[in-house]
Amino acid sequence: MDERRKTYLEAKSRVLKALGHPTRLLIAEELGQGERCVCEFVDMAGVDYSTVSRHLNVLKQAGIVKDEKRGKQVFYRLLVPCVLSFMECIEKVIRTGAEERMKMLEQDQ
Amino acid sequence: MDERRKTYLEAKSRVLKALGHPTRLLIAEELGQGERCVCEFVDMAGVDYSTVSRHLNVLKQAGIVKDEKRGKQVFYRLLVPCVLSFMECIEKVIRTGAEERMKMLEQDQ
DNA sequence: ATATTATTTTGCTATTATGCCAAATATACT
DNA sequence: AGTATATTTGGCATAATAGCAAAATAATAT
Repeated sequence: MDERRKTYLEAKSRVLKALGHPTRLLIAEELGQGERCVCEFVDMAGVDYSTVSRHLNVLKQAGIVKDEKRGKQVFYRLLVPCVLSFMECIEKVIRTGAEERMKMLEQDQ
Repeated sequence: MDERRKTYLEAKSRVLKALGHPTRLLIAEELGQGERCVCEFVDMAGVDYSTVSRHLNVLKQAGIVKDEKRGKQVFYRLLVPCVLSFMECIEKVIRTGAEERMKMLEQDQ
């Protein structure tokens, strides 16, 4: 495998990995509705401010969100909303997986 | 946040997380071309058989791939090919991120 | 039966990720 | 200046991940 592809795979997987955490996915989904401040995620996710702040930084480093300070608060918004379009396919993965497990059970009888 | 959403976020993020590793993303992309045996990924990714096997298991547990033993070999294929459709958006994330960094540099001058 | 090939599993180690608490920072308010 | 509020950062403990090497399994070939 050439070096260029390797680098590119790393970049792409970094984006997917950033979304690969329940709290961060929740954040991304909420931002699909419009910008939010940090405190809103703290309430919603039920984790510490410090934890939310770190998750937001992961999303920011991955290039998925952007932050803007206004007054005392920091507002985040989705920089690339198309990431939410993954959900339909992911739901299919989950459904298909459930069906496969069902088939397995039937075979085992 | 209600329990149902939480469970669902966990399931969805598990799928994204499974794709969030360079080797596993490589595997998924290759499988987009058709089924492959384990040995092919070992060559391509340049990692140990045991390592590839584990990565394949992660993808399998996530419901993304399916394995089938034929003779001495095990062949894997994409169970839900739509995951490859994520790439276009991910490329946009990467491009947008690069542009943002560019803007930052210009501002700093 | 033994040997060979392909793959998975186990054991181990090093690295990374997650989450909390406490401390630091930044902004607005008095 | 001092206080209150919102957020980030540092420190630390614990858990999860990734990789290799060696052992275990499975199928085929001799």
